[in-house]
Amino acid sequence: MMRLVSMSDLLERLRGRGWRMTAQRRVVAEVLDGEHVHLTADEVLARATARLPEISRATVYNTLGELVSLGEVIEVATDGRAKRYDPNAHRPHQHLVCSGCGAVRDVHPSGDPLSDLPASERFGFTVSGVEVTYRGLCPDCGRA
Amino acid sequence: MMRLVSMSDLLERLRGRGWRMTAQRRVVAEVLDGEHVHLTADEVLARATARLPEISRATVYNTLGELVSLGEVIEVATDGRAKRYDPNAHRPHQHLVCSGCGAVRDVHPSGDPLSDLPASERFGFTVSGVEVTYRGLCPDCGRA
DNA sequence: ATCCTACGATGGACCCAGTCCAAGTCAATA
DNA sequence: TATTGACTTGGACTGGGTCCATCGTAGGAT
Repeated sequence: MMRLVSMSDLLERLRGRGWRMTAQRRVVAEVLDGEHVHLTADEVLARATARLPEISRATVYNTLGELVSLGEVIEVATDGRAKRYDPNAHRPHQHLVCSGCGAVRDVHPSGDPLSDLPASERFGFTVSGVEVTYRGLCPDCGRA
Repeated sequence: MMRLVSMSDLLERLRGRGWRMTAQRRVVAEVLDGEHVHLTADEVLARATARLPEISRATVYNTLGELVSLGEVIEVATDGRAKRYDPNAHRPHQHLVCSGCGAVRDVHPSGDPLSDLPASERFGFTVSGVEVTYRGLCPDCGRA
């Protein structure tokens, strides 16, 4: 399957937003873009270190945080475990998390949960978004 | 408003399940039942300490964990912050979390997200549940 | 009423994910 | 190519939570 949003596009967008392009940031962005799974910060660090041995943990966290707040990457909390980072931020989707090993898959449910929350159930909050997280056991963890 | 599920019911159920009833467990259960907000483990510890000064942090965590696995209390992960504990486990509901202060409200959206996930989107997982978490700013945090 | 014992409580060490900071480095402009 | 402020570094630190060896006690047995 062809990727609709390529790496070069991402770097392009970041440069356009005034990002100073450093070797570290490029490597982190490339690692995220190159993997189709949802990596933890430590896994990103490990893969980044393979390409750029002197990169630091703090920089990986900084860069991931920036990518998240720029809306280029989505943070997936997996309850007790380390957060995972999802580079597929441009197509709306939800997540299916394995309770056994923490693996994450993107899923595309029908329906719009935001419209399922009437004003009377918003209690004066300014509701800005909704996350739907399905829980279960992946095929590997399922065969106990 | 009258509580439909009272404290004595809870203690009753626990005893019925073979729980050894200790002063510590009683205090933790009472604290959860007495509050209508969603407390963190530390808040539970603080309130429990007020009634039983020598109670330990480990016991609070143990007891909360037991209540969760007995299905009497629901754990609400609030992304980076401490987990919160929701004693309202007997009526299905979802959560609205303030991105500013972490406060949690119970909400009751219409619709059933589980049925919105077709088999083709389950990837061989045994899907056991779904959480819907609305994000936004509460009235207090909203007025910047 | 008392004894027994397995289940529960204790608290302090420990762990992990993540953040902070002061000092050093370097990308992008002029 | 000189300048400078944004970026990186690594090591200390924090918060939330877990572990564990030891001590205490609820509740059945007698």
